[in-house]
Amino acid sequence: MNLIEELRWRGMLQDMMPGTEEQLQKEMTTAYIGFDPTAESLHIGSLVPILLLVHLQKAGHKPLALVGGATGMVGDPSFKAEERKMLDLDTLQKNVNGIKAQLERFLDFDPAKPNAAEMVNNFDWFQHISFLDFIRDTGKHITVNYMMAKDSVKKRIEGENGMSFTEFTYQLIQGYDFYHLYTAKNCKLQMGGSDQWGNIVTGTELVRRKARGEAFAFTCPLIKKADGTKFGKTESGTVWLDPKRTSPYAFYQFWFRTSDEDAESYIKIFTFMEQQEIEDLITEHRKDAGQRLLQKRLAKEVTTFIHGEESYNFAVEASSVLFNKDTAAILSSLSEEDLMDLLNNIPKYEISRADIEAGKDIVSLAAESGLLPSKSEARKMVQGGGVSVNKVKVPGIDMVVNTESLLRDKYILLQKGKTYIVVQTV
RNA sequence: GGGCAGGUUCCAGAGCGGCCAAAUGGGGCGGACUGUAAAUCCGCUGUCUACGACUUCAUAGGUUCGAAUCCUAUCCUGCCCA
Repeated sequence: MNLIEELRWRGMLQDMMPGTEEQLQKEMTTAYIGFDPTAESLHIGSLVPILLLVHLQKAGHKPLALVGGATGMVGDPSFKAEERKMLDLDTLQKNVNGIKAQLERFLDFDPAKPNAAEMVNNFDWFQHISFLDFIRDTGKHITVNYMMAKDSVKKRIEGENGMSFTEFTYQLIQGYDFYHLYTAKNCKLQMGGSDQWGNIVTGTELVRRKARGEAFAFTCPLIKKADGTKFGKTESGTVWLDPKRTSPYAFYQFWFRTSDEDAESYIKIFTFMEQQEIEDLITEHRKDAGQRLLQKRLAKEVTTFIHGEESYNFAVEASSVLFNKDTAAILSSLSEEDLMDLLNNIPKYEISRADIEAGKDIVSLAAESGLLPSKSEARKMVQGGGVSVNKVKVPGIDMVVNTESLLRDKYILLQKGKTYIVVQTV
């Protein structure tokens, strides 16, 4: 099975330029994907592009990961309703570095290999290009009519908020990247999410007109959930790849909670499992969906890929305790070490022991620990029966937490729905 | 620079002098049911020293017993014209 066939059955192929498959058959091809430095860490939205690069490298081709130090200064307007906030240069630089560090873990950069991955930053070539040079040498090749015809731009032009010249320029800047990589690194293929199609095509166009070369492209569909809501968000926000921002436990939980419908497509996209194995697993899962076979495996594969096996094991263990029916009993029987290990995955809040000894009302504790954003919310949530202490539902807002609630004489496990916070006395 | 439209709670979007912490929808969160799924149903969704008080409807002033609603100035946004 060649790369394109592989991606196709996995459901990772949306649009493809004619000749792309042939090009990939013909020779070792260098291909790139751009990553936006909007934050210091990548999140799971970037997972698909990363996986595309990994698949590409596995198939013997050479992946380039581009971090958009320059494009990040402009902001991609594609399908966005409003003008983007500008990042200051320091933040941008920090983000670029953070993203670089993460990407390095997923691709093989061993220079001994002919298809070693490489990292590039478009700021490196854009910083030397003057505005005049750019509009003269590059802008000449593309008409405004062409740029405006793009779906991604049309919406903004017809929309209410308009679009700045800066953002309008974006596709040309990104297009130039492709041209540059084509001439400098013989890069003939660009990949990306389907929202990037317009920008990517501008790039191939530039390669054709400016360098008289031939460039190819394909995109993968944007991941959606079956119910139409946004992929990659949880109640606590974005799911990041950085364990400091999203703990491996939370990461594992995110995948574990996938719906049956989504799990079938996700397991193809987000894991490297073989086709046969996946199909068998899906059949098996359908027989008894309550077993959550798919979700378990999906969570295992992805968590291991991103955070490693050890973190995965922790996550599983923590989950099995936290979601057990007898959690309350288990919690009080665990040794301090085991409890520590378990609680380590959960956000912590420290409080002085004296405060607990004096007795602390549940509403204040929930608010101060950050379980709920304010006392009002805490009050409402408790009244609605949404808060538990050590897995026992809080009966009312006048409940007082004191030393009797301490596990191992030291910890309290606060819970709101499926999120937990550990209160630790010091 | 000129003309027009507009800035309301996370978003969309009502309200146009008291009945407004502000309709409705979406989103979010929680509960029930289940399989830590989906669908469905229910509740919550400004803050607090909490049957009451306080701060909010771009900003600053003003009119009024009383303003998100009226007036004035300022700022911002979009559209059209130069």
